[in-house]
Amino acid sequence: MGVDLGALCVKREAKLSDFSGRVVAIDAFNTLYQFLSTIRQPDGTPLKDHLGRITSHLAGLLYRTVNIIEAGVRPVYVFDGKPHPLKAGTLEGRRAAKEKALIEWNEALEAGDLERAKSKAQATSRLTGEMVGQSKELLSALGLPHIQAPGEGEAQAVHLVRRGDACACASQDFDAMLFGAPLLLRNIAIGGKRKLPGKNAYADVEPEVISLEETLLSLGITREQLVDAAILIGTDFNTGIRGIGPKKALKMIIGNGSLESAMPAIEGDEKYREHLNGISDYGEIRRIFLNPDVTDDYSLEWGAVNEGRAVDMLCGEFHFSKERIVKAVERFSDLKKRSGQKSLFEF
DNA sequence: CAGTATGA
DNA sequence: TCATACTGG
Repeated sequence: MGVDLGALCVKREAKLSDFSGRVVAIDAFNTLYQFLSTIRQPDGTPLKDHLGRITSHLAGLLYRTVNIIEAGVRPVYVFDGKPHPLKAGTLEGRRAAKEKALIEWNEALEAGDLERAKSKAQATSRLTGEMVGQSKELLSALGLPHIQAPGEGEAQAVHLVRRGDACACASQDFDAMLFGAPLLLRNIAIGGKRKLPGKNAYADVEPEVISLEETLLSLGITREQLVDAAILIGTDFNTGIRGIGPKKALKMIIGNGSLESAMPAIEGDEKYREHLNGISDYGEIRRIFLNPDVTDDYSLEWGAVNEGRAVDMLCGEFHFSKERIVKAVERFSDLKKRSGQKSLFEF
């Protein structure tokens, strides 16, 4: 998902509790996809209820959110709206990749290769409208706000930060930086360990904060130039130019000042000339990132936890273990008692 | 992913 | 007590 700007960013290790008392705008789709991808059995099967409905997203959302709350952070989940027409190619590409992964998942299962099966299964993850609705319902039961973005969720999350309603965005995608997020939180999981794509090796993955200002300063460019570089590399809205990665893109933008000034050099290069259609819409893509479709029509209200509603939904409707869910939901209530407040989130 | 059981 | 393995739905 998104552009990989990892190599260009100034990162700093962080703890979730560094953001204690602050509002963090979380990219809901990105988070839910993460859960759908990782919360699976060794053979790749996701968690399902008695009716065969996938529940991985709900399990992940509940436990992740409890941990965020326990760190004193006030989460607001921001959901994607309508995708921009230029994203159609990316979405079609993902759909095709999922179809292929589904076949390969079954092949791996037949071959008895569990590791490959799980990895292929993860690539089949689909977030449905029903799952989105269920996730919103769970958040409401937990007394947490969620916001519906008109377009890209990340753009709306950044908008919250720019209006002073949140202090940072949380997402695994780097797109938030292109939208202008001053601070981007990545890896806000509790575990800190993640399986490496290689094999049985585990690497520590600590939460990290990326500062847009420090990144731009270290690169010696403006955000507009970062967006231009991203367009060359390729974004969700364009394929970019084959053969140009972060390093060459940056060099071209720094050397020429802007994408249009770099065009003669690109058009004059045989290698790149045939891929010009990959950046043909660059004016519109700039607009998507620099002047995104966002709304001020939202409210951020943290209410009390409705234990009964959360338990009814997860245990009654989806057959989660009552013991586990009650314990998790009570962690919200315990926090309230300790802080002596009616609601943890009252100002 | 996160909780829980296990066992050194 | 802590790292590792397994389970959850």
